[in-house]
Amino acid sequence: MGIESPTAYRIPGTRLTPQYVLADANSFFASCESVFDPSLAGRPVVVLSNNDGCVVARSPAAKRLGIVNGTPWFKIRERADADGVVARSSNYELYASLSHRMMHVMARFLPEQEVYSIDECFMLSLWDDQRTQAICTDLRTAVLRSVGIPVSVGVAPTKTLAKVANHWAKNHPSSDGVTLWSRVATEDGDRALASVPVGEVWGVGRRLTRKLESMGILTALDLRQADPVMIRRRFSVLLERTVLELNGRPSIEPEEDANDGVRRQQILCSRMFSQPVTGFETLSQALGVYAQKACSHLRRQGSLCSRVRAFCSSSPYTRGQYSSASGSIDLEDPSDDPLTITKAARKALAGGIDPHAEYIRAGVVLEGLQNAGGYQPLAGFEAGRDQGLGPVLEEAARRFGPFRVGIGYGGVRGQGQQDDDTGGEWAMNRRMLSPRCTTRWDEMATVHAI
DNA sequence: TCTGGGGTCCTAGGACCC
DNA sequence: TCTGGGGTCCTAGGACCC
Repeated sequence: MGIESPTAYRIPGTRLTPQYVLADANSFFASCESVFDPSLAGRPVVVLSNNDGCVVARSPAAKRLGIVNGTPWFKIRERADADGVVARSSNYELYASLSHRMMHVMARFLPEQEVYSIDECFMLSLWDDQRTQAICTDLRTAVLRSVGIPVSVGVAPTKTLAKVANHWAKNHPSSDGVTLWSRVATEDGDRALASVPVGEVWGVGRRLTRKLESMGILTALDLRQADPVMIRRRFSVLLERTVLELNGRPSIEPEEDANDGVRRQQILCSRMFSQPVTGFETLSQALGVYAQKACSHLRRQGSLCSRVRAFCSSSPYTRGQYSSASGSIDLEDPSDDPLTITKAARKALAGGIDPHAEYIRAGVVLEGLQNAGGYQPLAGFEAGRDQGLGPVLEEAARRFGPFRVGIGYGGVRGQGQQDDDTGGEWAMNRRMLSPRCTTRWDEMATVHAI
């Protein structure tokens, strides 16, 4: 491949404090769509949320057309069609698979990889700027060649500044996709931070932006110069840490066990319905499906849960009464049994809903998670854990595919392409789904040699 | 007709106890 | 019945992230 082996870099440099390296894919979902469909290269592509609701990712050409993330698809569809925009339903199975490959490649170049989200990871560089720059450039090339995804890299003494540097790399083509904050800061002094609106700083959302702006804090530079004690008092320790980070003092700990994303504190499965649902009967069908999805996550990470929460709500967008309900059930014994959890999810909402409300979304949350291996039931109380059903359902899913066997609607398979199309009238729409080239034999890409 | 899904952490406030 | 301070624990809600 012509790429220098990462091990060749393993020479200690002179830098004493390691720098954070943030590698982040450019327009990740849209880039994934083009990997197996070269005809999309250079074209405006948007990826839509579930139910083909709103835009969640845009290719560079789509951004140039002025399409904004979060825009409801139905509002811009006509215009987008006229502009030649290609729309795709989100294909999480494909994205997760490509993410995994991308992370694997990057981990060969730098140590201490912390996978922060599906499309970005932090790593550490222990070397001087020149060598760091070389490694990051090679990492970029390697990911592009072997996975087909373009990434941008930002390097800085703290995670928050690495985020800023990463933005810089994306917005300044002259950086060739890699920005070392030390170099930007040396050349432009405070000008670089002054050019970043405060709302673009990692950890500053819409609400905080408004409040900060009303205090005259408009840019990342203003925030860096703010008094951390005052910030803590008026806001929170989180924002205080952001101020310290902007000053080059690392204050954000790595997320525990972020590497595999295994030890979660809660597991949530929720969906919008394709059409409003009224009455507990139908709601309960959906809750059963979500409970089983959540349960299989739970089992995959080897945990038990001790509380099951269920919720539902009507649309906040339609006129009339907004209605929501939620309830939880404490399990007598921590469990990973799909039947127990499904029953609990239904019971949690039974009697708590408005029988006339038109619900548009529902979900199930598993809480109070603990390690299944470490759990010892009291002698004589083991009966609460039925070890029978969980493994059987898992084996059936492995052999025959998901959603062939399950409890209630969890075992019904509709006509749609996706596995979780249960055939319920509330099941979500994904009409523009691309093939899952890397995870399904029957959807593999076909290449024609001429 | 049509507005995502899955997480984390912090804080305020209430219940309860001494 | 009212009066107090100090502590812990829990939950709901709000804010943020991608």
